[in-house]
Amino acid sequence: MANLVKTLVTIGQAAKQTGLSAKMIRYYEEEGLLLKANRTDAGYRLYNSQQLQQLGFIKQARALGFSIAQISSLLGLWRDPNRSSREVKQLAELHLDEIKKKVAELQQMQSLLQQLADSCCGDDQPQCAILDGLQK
Amino acid sequence: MANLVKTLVTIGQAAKQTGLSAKMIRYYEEEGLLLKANRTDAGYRLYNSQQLQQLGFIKQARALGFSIAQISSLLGLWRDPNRSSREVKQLAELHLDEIKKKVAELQQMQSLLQQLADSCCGDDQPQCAILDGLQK
DNA sequence: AGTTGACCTTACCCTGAGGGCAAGCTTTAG
DNA sequence: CTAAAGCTTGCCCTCAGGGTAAGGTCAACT
Repeated sequence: MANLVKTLVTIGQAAKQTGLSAKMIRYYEEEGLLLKANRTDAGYRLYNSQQLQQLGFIKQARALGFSIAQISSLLGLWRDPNRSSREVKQLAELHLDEIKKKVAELQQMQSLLQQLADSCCGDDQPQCAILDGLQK
Repeated sequence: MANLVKTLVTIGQAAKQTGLSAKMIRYYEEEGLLLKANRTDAGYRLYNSQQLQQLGFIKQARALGFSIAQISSLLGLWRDPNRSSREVKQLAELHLDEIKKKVAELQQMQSLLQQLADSCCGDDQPQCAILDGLQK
């Protein structure tokens, strides 16, 4: 019966341990990603190691660019023992497609802008290929 | 003295001709990119060909990802006969760096996510490499 | 002349993922 | 006992517009 006392930490500790901000953690709770945290008598939120693990999951998913809504779905699957990895992979590939699309858009911008910048001599004269290019 | 009568169009016509929305045009005016448009007695905005050209400039610049603030600077230089193309090029290259940075970030995400997706078999089983990867 | 429909006006709330700040309560350290 | 640090909620801000509402205007048709 030893070790049944779970280590509980306040939101500031949780923030430090996960690398999130306290504001983010409250936001994720408000958005329904996390169950409502338990509170002390004074109203302070308390987190156990399982909740810290979930926060870590959220952080990783955000780092991969998943939106809050997508992470909500991912967490649902994570918690569901009857999930199929097919569902998870579908979500991931949808997001992957979005990322690829954004990359393509940005690269298109980059290419056009680079062309303009390359054709601008960048000297003291007012004549400027960039402005001319934007004018067309 | 012929052809001194300028063709004036309402905001809807201006929107159609530039490919912007009326809402965008009002927003650009409000943000100070354009001088306040002249109005009819009834209060309708009127645009001449020079203003349409400026709207076209804004549209091109937005398509290259410049922010409203950056476009404000670009328009300032565009209108300034004493500008140097050096200033324009500096603005463009600052923005180009931002774009490159975003592309790099997104490609990093893409790479990591692709790895996870590739290692997930995507079948009926609950075991999922993507969820495992997010959990670490 | 009246009416209908298209067009215009301003004003307000909404987006995503939090950041920043204020006012007030609690806990901890000295 | 007191000061500092930490916690709470609540409100406003971002950026580039989109959506909608309520109301005024214009052109065409009857």
